[in-house]
Amino acid sequence: MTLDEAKQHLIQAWGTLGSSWGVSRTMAQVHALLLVSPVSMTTEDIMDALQISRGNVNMNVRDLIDWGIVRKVLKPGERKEFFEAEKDVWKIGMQIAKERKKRELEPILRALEQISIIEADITDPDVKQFAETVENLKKFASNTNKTLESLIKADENVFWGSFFKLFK
Amino acid sequence: MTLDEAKQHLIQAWGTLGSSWGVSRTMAQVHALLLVSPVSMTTEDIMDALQISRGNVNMNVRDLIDWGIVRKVLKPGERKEFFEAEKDVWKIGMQIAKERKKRELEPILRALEQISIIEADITDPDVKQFAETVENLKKFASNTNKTLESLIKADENVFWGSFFKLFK
DNA sequence: AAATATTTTCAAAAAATTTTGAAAGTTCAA
DNA sequence: TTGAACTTTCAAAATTTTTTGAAAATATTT
Repeated sequence: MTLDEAKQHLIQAWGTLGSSWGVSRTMAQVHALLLVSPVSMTTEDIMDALQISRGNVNMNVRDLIDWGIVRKVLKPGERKEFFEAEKDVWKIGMQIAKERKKRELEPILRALEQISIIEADITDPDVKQFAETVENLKKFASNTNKTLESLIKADENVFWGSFFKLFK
Repeated sequence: MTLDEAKQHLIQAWGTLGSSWGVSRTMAQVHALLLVSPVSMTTEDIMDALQISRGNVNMNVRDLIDWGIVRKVLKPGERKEFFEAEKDVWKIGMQIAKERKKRELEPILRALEQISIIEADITDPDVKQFAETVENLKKFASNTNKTLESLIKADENVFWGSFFKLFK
């Protein structure tokens, strides 16, 4: 397997797997491409490498920048914009955890907070059971949220190092 | 807010949020409906409640059963099949973690294992950097996998209890 | 075995998402 | 200010995913 073949392999695999995590195939591929590229790339480089349109590259790169795992790089003397991916895998993982927390977990918490039934019905066993279910969902979401928060805040090396030691 | 309104609220919210986790809107709604139903429901009950077709209910309920968070219940004297959701939120969380590990993390590990470049090129700095990236991805995926495995295996109450105490 | 009830399948339709590419917008050097 | 280089936008097209509903399969009763 040559270097290019190996890269192609990884890009394809990332694309396929990306879709099972709620990320679009192309966005995952653009990310993988930048991740394995030793140099930063222009929009045209990405268009050529993945055979996709300019608009598509622009949109997906912007999303990746929003996720905080790709950066815009300006080279002195160059008009074009270059892009490069964060190469530290731990940082990528942290960043994704952070964004998923914000985009997925927090909306759930907000939705759960909004559900409140009038107190008068509290004797109805069905109401009681429903209230309990909502309460348990809240607790679970809130715990998960807190745990992620701690993970993100904690110093990566120290924290993850000791965290994983527990389970090896 | 009446009980039914509150339930409707939760079902809708679950559906919306479900799509941001890679779960289809309808599957999330069927799950929420069964989760807040104090009694088990038939295919027709679900069709009526969510205004969706028979085939759709059948398919989504089967998926939920595959995920291990909904059960088929047979009532003596009844020809129809009834369905009920696992009500223990912690168990649901564990089950989802287990399935996501199997469906998402393990394929990534397998894909990464398959990437291997010939040793001869090892002096090329580009090859070296690529190999390192793949290696780091492997380590990260493998650590995450091990952690989830421990979480799933560990006795829920004991483990989660002490786990979350650390971060409250 | 036939009639009836229920579940499952799956091709076609509908809906949602992604992609394209050309036009509009922006930036910057001359 | 103009024009060239480059980026962004967005309506239409392509693709993918989801849903429908009727037919086929299966199970149960008479």
